[in-house]
This record gives sequence, structure tokens and C-alpha cells, in this order.
Amino acid sequence: MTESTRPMRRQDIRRENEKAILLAAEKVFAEAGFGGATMQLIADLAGLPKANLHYYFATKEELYRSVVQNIFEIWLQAANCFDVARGPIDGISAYIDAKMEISRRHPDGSKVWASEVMHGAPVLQDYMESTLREWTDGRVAIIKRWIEEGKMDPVDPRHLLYMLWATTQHYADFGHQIETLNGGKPLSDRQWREAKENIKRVILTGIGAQPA
Amino acid sequence: MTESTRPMRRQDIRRENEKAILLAAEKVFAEAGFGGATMQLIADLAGLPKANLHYYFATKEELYRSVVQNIFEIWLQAANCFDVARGPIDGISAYIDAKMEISRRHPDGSKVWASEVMHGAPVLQDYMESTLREWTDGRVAIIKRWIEEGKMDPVDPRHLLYMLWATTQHYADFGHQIETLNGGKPLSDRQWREAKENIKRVILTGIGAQPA
DNA sequence: TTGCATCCTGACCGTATGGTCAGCTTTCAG
DNA sequence: CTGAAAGCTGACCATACGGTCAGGATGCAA
Repeated sequence: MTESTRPMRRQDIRRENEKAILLAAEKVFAEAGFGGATMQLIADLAGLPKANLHYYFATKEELYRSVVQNIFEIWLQAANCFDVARGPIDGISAYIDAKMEISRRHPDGSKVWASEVMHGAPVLQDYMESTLREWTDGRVAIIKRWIEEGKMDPVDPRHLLYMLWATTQHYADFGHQIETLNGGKPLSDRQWREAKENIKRVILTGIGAQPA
Repeated sequence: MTESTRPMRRQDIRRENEKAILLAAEKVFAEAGFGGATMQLIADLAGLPKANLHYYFATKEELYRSVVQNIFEIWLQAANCFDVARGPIDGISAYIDAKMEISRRHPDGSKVWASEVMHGAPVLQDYMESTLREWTDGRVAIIKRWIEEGKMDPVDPRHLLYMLWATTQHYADFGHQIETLNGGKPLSDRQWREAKENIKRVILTGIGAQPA
């Protein structure tokens, strides 16, 4: 393909192919769902023969699992913004920004994750019961503290988190709908900025967030 | 099956079978996605031989289309609450209640709709470009009027609508995640009430809604 | 009762898909 | 240079799926 350069090292080959496959898989799984995706389609998009996919990922399930895990990592990383913050304005603003950026940059990943959860999390149930639960409990504790410190109104922390997740992910998962309602065009830079601002403003005002 | 009663009328047979098939299909499509769903599974769940499905619905696509259209109808009906209202507090409250009720009563339908949109609305693109667009434009106009009349802060109407959709549908589409984080149990009546109240409170406060 | 339209279904078919494998080429340590 | 390990792939296979169909069962109008 792009190889007019010298032959690649073994290591590089492995890394590049896995990356290409995962990227292609993410897109195909997002567009067609697990059931609708075919190894052939993924192979074509990755520019590899189908048999080569099975050399790197034994089964379709294994490949799918890798894709979903990748998303989950990214998803969790957005949490950092939350922790460092001194109060709801900092923390929630940063979290919304981070999650909106994920929705914009990794819409396919977001869709695969949504699909996985919608279908009852067949591969990631264990993650949800361990990692996700811990993560959520941690954030709930932070929000509770903010409430106790009078930094925001007494809103149920869980429902607030759901609201944050829902609102930000919507821009990825329902991106096609938004695009259609936007005259068939993707949101512009300006529109993305407006979206973020609107969400932040409504939610921060809505919970009565006070400057730290 | 349940027929210890007299033979059914033709009309009834048709209606009941179509209903059973659509219900089963909704569930299977929701759980497995279009690609993952099989006619055999739907047939089993509906308690009918597979061939009988094809007597009522020629193809899998046709059956799917019927399911998605059904959802879309329900979805649009929730709009009425919006129209009758005098101001944002009435209108948005009622809309949130209606959509939350849909999320609770028709989670499968909601998932199928979400799936359809996530995959680029292959069957319902035309609907989105006509009916949905008109509906949205109408609601945007109403919200704009409310803003002009000083009944709420100048929030971008579209992003507000997305926020309403996202937040309410989240409880259906990501119901499994919420359930997992709720200790593996479905939300109780009380928790559903709390969810509604939280959403309404945050959003109505967030947009600075004034009593009509 | 009769005739017909509707309703039903087991058996079947072509295709597409996930996965396998034997054997090839390429890299690289010693 | 050499041999073994890693990487690659066309051809193949079993299965499962959507869809068909011939013919039987059933409701119903006349």
C-alpha cells in the first residue's frame, strides 16, 4: 500500500495491522452493529485479506471485544477532568468538554459502546459491574461533597451523571439525526462550540453551581 | 396456545398475529439489532412457524420497517403535550413526563429507533427529512416565541430539544447500564419519579423558565 | 353443503458468513 | 548463510440464514 519504503520490522507490522483492523472494525461495527458487520467488510476496509484478520483476531467476538474495550478506556479517561476540579463549575465544564470532544472525534466508538449497552452488554457486563460501578461511585461521592459544601443545589448525583452522559453522547450516537436536522450538513466548529456552551450553561445553571 | 375459546374470526386472526409478530420483532430487533435478529427467533417468540411470518410480512426489511414506523408514531404523539402548553414550564414538563413514560413503557421500541438512527437511518431517512424536520421546526418556533416573550432564557432551541431527547431516551436505551449501576435492579416507581423530577428541575431551572 | 379465499406450514433451496488450513513468503537471530 | 519463527493468503468447508413453494387446513359467504 503505502509501502514504497523499506520492508517493515515485525513489530511494526503487527502494530500497524492491528491498528488498521481495529479502526476498520470500529467503523463497520458502528455502521452495521455486531450482527450486521462481516469480517469480509472489515477486511476490505482495512485493506487486508479476510484470512489475515483471523491471524490477528481469532474470532469476530474477540475482535469486537477489543474494539469495545478500547472505547471504554477512552471513555474512562475523560474522568480525570472531573477529579482535579475544585467545584462543580470547573469539574462539570471540563467533563462536558471532554465528552463532547470524544463524541466529535470518536463517534464510531461511541456508537459501538452504545450498541453494546443497548444489547445488554453481552461482552462488557463484567466491566460494568466492576470498573464502571467504581468509577460512578467515586463521582457520586464528589458530587455529594459539592452539595454538602453548598457549591451546588441538592440534585441526585446519579441522575445528574446520566444527564451528562446522555446529553454529550447524543451528539455522537444520534449524529446522523442531528446532521439531517441541520440541513444534511455536519455541525460546524461554531455549532459544536454553541452546543457545548448551551449544555454547560443549562446544566450548571440548572444545578445552581456556585463558584468554588 | 391460549385458544381454548371458539375459533377466531379472520379479521381477528390477522390482527392478533400481526400484533404478536410486531411485538416479538420489536423485542428481538431491540436485543440483537437488525443484523443480529433472525426471523426464526422472532417466529419462536411470537409462537408461530417461520413461514407464517413471511405470509404477513414479505421480507425481514418490511417487518423491520413496520416496527420502526410504529415507534415513530408513538414518538411523535408525545409532541401534543408540547403544543397545548402556555409556557415552558407546562410544555417542557409535560414533554419530559411523556417521553419518560415512553422510555419506561416502550424501551424496546426506543432501542430500535436509536439503533436505526445510529446506523444512518437506512429505512427512515425520508421520514427524518420530512416529518421529523417539520415537527422539529414547529417546536423550535414555539421555543423561540417563549424566549421572545421573556418566558425563558435565550437558549438555542435545537440544542435544548436534543437535550430533552437525549436525557429522556437515555433511560430506555441505556436502561441496562442504569440497572447495573442500580445494583442490578430495575428502577422502582419512586426512582422513576425522582428521575423525572430531577430532569425537570435541572432543565427548567437551567433555562430560567418563568411561570406563564 | 359447497366452493373459494384466506390462512397455515414442513420441507426445501441458494447464498453468505465465520472460520480453517496447507503451504507460501518474509524477517531475523545466531 | 541458514533455519526457524512470524507473517500471509487463496481455496475450501460447514452452517445458518432469508426466502420459497406446494399443498393442506380453516373460516365464511351464498
